[in-house]
Amino acid sequence: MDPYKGYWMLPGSILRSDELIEDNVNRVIYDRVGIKDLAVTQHHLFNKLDRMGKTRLIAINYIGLVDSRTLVLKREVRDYESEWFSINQIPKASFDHNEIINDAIVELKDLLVNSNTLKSLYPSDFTLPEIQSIYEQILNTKLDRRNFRKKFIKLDLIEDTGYMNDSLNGRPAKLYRFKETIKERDLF
Amino acid sequence: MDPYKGYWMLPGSILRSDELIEDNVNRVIYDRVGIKDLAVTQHHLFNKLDRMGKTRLIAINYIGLVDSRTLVLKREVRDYESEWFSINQIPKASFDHNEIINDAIVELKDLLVNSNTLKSLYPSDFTLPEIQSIYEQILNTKLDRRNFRKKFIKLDLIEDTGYMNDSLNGRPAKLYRFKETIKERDLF
DNA sequence: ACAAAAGTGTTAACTTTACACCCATGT
DNA sequence: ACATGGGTGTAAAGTTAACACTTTTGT
Repeated sequence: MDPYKGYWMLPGSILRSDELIEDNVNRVIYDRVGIKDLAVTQHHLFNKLDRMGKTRLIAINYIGLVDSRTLVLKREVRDYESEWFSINQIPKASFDHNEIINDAIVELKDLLVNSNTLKSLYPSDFTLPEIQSIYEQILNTKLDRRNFRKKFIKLDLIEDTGYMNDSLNGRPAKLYRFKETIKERDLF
Repeated sequence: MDPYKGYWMLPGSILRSDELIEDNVNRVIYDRVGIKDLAVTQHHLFNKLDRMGKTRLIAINYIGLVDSRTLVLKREVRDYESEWFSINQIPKASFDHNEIINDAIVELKDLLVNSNTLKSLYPSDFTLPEIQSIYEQILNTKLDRRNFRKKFIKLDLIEDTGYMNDSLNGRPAKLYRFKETIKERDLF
């Protein structure tokens, strides 16, 4: 609608009174990328009185990870187009959605570093260079390969599978998997 | 009501459609301890369909810090009694309130260590032994005084006021205050 | 043999931990 | 002078940061 005509919006859907938020979120995800039961995490709630014009609408932010290279967006869903955007080039969005996205990016960085959220992207095997590349994209930095390996392995989230990947080019990489258990860090 | 008769409940109030959640929370706080505009932080939302019986009620957890030694609870508010409980001796509560409290305790520990949330408890001056004691109560551990000082000071949250407190007994302690600015830590 | 990408080790700086004695005040 | 609680330093262990060469594969 008017001041925001042509702007992008975050996907979302009004909650029904007999519906879990997680189910609502997964309905939206299914609409867009066709997968069911994505693991999502709850984040901040936005409740300013005028955030969506006259009608009071409270929004809550959920984050889930999907691989944009393997999942095809259904471009026309419920009369809206869909598109992937780089985390570092988010376009102007309607209502308070840029604020919500910025918050989500902060939360995503925190998830990356303080949880094993990447497990949902890699339920099976992965290589350390793959993980490092995701860290670099999300944190928007360049990391030293040797130090990244030492630090990430010491988090004790992953284990060696004993297998190697098929190198497309260059030396094949060791394959790791996420452990079941998450050891939590000391706070102070 | 019935399966929970006589159990304690968390304070809370139904949100009006023209009301900010922060205002709603502060209304409840004002009812109980008579202070206005306490800084509170938003935490998890609880949305199981049956969490309060048949009526769908979504709850959101807010945390604020007050000093139970200086604030007097209004014991009878809206027909309910109020009482302070030790963080380490929470009684049985109705509905999913124990789950909400457990979550709040985890979040509180995180706030303590990763934010300057104590600033709302100490808008003015405080001593390091006071802060250490709060850390020990909330984290439920004993900390070495020398190491605590070094570590806490290096967080760069506080500054020396140059003043001392009036020692009740023993040597007077230096007074510190929280800085305005919060420097954020590197993630990885 | 070369190109491409993965794997590895060392040193210096810094941080954390464990630990015990001295200092300032009131009585 | 003594009781009470606050302040401080040091050494060993562990962690982080900076840095370049070698290995494995495909062509």
